[in-house]
Amino acid sequence: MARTSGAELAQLLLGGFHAMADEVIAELERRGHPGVRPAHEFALRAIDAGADTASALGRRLTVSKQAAAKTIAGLEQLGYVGRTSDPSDARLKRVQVTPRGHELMTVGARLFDEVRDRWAAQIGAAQLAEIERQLVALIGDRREQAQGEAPQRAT
Amino acid sequence: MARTSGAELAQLLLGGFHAMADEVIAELERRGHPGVRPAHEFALRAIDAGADTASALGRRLTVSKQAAAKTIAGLEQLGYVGRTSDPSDARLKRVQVTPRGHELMTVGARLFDEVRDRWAAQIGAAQLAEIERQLVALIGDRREQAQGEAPQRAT
DNA sequence: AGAGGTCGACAACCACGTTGTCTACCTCAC
DNA sequence: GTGAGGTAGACAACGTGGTTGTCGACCTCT
Repeated sequence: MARTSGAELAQLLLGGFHAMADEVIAELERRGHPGVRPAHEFALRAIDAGADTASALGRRLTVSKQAAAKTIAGLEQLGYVGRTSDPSDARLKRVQVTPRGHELMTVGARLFDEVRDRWAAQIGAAQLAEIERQLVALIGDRREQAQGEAPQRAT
Repeated sequence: MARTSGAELAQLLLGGFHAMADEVIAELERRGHPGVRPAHEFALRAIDAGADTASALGRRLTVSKQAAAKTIAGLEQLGYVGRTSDPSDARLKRVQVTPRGHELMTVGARLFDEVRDRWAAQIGAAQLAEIERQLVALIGDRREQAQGEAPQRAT
């Protein structure tokens, strides 16, 4: 069984993501955060980490600024972020995470960590940490590499 | 460094999938298979492995039969599968992978394997195999578990 | 013969992404 | 100063991969 082909590996990675995300979203719904999507979670973290404009968020998440703007619109509608114009640069709309947004981040992080902890219990904390280390080595650079590129192909 | 939180792990898994899929799709396009999407690849494999009706494919991929039917329609339009009525059960439309479909599977598998091989070279074959083993342990059962459930919630 | 389950189709909808285009605005070189 | 070029955000149209709900046709089993 030299199985686990490349295609299977891809499916495992995607399946792993879904396994975590589906559970967290379902639990968030139960805990007073209906309508939240994985993309919201990640975007909120990126915003809080400093990507506080649509363009910056797009670069951070390696998606177009339009996609980022849509996500922000969704977050705003759910009450997780607010937007105000930047006084020193009228082009910018700065995004701030609301208290409810911070609460979502806290709960969401804990739920993700819970799944991770269960996984650690299942295969061993060292093994899981090792997987993370290798994944970072494999694709951590992908993010930084994308950082310098233009997210928008044509203009 | 309590780094790599649960949320980060989720992002790593998703990022890993994208890293593989994006590259394979781009290369497939170059090699005479434009319009192919990751979902097509995986569906084609499942069909070839025996999930030769829309409902069966839906169960296999843990999506609704409607979603599976759409994917099959896409594959048919691209010339990768054909459909014929089952003579012994008039409800069924059996799906067959065409020669071109098999060619796509071959090329696609090789491309996925190439990415996997590069990864193996980068972090070590043993490490990668270990990651796969652990991922299977973690979520391999998820697939089987879903196998018994009704894919359709209400009817 | 009928009840109930399964199959595929169709429609409407949603989330998340894409391009392309537009206007407003900043910045910098001249 | 002014004009060129880059950047920010809005809007529209579209693609993809899912979802529910509903339907008629068709087994299957009692």
